[in-house]
Amino acid sequence: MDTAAPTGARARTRRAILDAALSVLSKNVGASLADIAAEAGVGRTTIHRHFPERSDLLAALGTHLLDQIEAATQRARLEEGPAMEALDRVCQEYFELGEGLWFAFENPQITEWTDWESETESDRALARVVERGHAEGTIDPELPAAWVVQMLWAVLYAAWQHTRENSASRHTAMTLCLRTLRKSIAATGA
Amino acid sequence: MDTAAPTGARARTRRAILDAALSVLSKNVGASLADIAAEAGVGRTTIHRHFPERSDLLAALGTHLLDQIEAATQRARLEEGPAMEALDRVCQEYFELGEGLWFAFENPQITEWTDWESETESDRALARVVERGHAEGTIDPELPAAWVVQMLWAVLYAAWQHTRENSASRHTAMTLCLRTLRKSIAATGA
DNA sequence: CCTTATTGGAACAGTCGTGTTCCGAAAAAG
DNA sequence: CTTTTTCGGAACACGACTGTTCCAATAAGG
Repeated sequence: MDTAAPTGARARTRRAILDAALSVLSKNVGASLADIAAEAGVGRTTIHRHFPERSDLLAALGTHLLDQIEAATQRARLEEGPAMEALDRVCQEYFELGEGLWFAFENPQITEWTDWESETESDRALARVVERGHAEGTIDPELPAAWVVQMLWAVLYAAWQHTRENSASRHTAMTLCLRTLRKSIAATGA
Repeated sequence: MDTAAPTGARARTRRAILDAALSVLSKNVGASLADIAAEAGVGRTTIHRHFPERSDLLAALGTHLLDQIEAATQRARLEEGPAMEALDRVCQEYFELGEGLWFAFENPQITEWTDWESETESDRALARVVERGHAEGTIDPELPAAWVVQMLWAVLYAAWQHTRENSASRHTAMTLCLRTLRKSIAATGA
């Protein structure tokens, strides 16, 4: 029983393997199972015990990450308050996800590993907020919702890179991120 | 003689291999040489004749792409005219590079394949333009040059993705890209 | 404390990609 | 047209990774 009886021990090593997989695959998508096992401090055999095939591990990792993204989206309570503030909140929640978010971002193929649809519920929720912003008159009406969502991801990515390449603090990067996103999508003061 | 006597034929297949490598590796970084050979309409043996080892092919591809980026940067004549317009020009030049640009963008390891420094001449030229914009008072002084450069890449990336996922025309995407970049980095009308 | 679940390691077969060699065919160059 | 260059395909050895099996050691749980 894999999911039926998650005894403490079993669940713990499962997490250790998933964490190690994320860490190792982030640096090198083609890394071997032996690498992941080493990082997890676990025998290679144990990995196969939890995930019969490599693809099973990838699928589990994908589902894990996408679940985290969905959870972060929910925490942002997108349907509450002004659209602009909702986008601020979701940016911060996403940013807190850290490494996992960028692994998902840089490997869109992840949706092929899992049984997820290519357009997630999060995507739709974001689009709805932007449309609310259009209705409020706070978001530039000349920018399509899909484009604004794309920008949100792009700016978040820039912020993440900024922390890595310019050793900027998370807080500094987030401040720049929010300031820039706001300016770029705000309705022109007409 | 590899580079000494580039007879027409040899140079042509070399290009075909590099083009195929870009196309195939863009979809799957771990693709095999056989895949690349097939895409190029060439025998696998021929690839090894031009590039003894896989790493040689990657290095050649990396150099090829980075050369194209440098050339595009020069065409933009960054040192001429107002900073904002210079950034507009460079955005358009980069965007025209298409697939190759994103391969380089998504595989920063590319600099490890080649003998390039991690910070290219293009990077420095872009930073100088931004600082000129700061001096002119046209670029938001609260945004560090490194951040503005990061934004430029991020917005370009968003535009590229926009054409692929939302089947937007290159022109539409470019318009959104330039409009958004301008707004995001412009000095606040103080 | 005793039973059961979980693990680590060794060993093995099978697959896939790489790099090399060799030879005949085809294309280019003169 | 003849010579030289370039190419394609087959065959091979080699190494790396995968997935499996088996057994002994260890940790967890009752």
